[in-house]
Amino acid sequence: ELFSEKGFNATSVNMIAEKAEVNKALIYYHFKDKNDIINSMFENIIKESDDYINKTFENSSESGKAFNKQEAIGEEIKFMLKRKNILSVMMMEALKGADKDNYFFKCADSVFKNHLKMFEGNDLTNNDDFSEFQRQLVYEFFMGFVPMVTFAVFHEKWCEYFECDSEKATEYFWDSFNRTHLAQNK
Amino acid sequence: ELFSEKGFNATSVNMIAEKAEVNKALIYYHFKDKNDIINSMFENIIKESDDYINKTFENSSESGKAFNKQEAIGEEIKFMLKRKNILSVMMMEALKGADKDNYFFKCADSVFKNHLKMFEGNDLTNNDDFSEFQRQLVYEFFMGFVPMVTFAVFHEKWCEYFECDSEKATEYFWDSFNRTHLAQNK
DNA sequence: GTCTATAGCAGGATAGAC
DNA sequence: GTCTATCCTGCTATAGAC
Repeated sequence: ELFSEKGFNATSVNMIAEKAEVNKALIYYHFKDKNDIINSMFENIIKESDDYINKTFENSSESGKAFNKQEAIGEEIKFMLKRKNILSVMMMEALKGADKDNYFFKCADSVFKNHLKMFEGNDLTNNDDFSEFQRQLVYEFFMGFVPMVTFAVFHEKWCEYFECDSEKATEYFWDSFNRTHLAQNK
Repeated sequence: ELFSEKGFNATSVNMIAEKAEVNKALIYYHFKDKNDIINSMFENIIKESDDYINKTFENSSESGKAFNKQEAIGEEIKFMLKRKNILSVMMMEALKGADKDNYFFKCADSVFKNHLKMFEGNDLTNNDDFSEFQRQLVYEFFMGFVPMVTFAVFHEKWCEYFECDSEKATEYFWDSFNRTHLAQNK
């Protein structure tokens, strides 16, 4: 919460200790340094994201029903909205130059490689045509992953600024996302 | 450069003075405080962006030729790539909770209201159907402005991480953007 | 306008008792 | 595991000479 509210560098370990109602020294007992706190959170969401995708796959192949793209997109929006805080921190850090570990890209990588499988029914990582694969990557990242994440992280602030009802905005976004993606995958 | 490299809070006035090869006190002579530095930059890009849009309009109405959407999109990508540093700072600050002035939204507001005019030939701000207007806003922001800005700010890092040629990535992005937008506006 | 010097404070991190 | 107390560095910002 604090990192997403103020940014990583503007959040002091004192603030964290205060909010967590523990002593500052205790934080240094559990974490190596301030960076270790944020990195743990990143590792955590990567794992959650992987689990989520695997679960979605299993359910879909078990049920025998045809995979419902639109429903899956709705679920994904919910998933991201629930994790908006950590996602916004992830994005802030990725925007900086020194982000060695690049969790934002790492996360995108696992998510949209699975999208290609889910939505196309084939795995483009095995595609012979390398430039066609990269074209798909660009599309999936900037037209899929990025809008999804930005919607989650800006949702609240956006509705406030543009005076839009929260539920309605989500519906409009879901609708836009479906239309552009169905158009692409025709 | 420093703000986009390290983030606003991790950049000290000392660093700025050093990089600018002036004395720190001189910075406080020209700017009220550290915040004043970044706000000046934001005001500046808003102005540049307004000027750019007005210029594009004039040229298009003077030449008499039909407005070329695809060309305009290509120009806009270039415009943003040139300003990637300040745009990334703008995005970082907008992600924080306390961004009172919301330059990111302000900038988007002027840009995509003009998009609606350029690409649709009508001004939806006068639309009677308010929910249809908001649907368009959501679309223009999350599927237009956001991908465009994120492409500009992540372009370099993205190409490095996903091992993609810089020129090719730009071409793919331009292509994706056109396809989704033409699909939407059919 | 441009500099030197410094105040004043808050931050990250650790030592060591319990 | 959890705390108190403290070190030390580096930050924002200003005073005041030139």
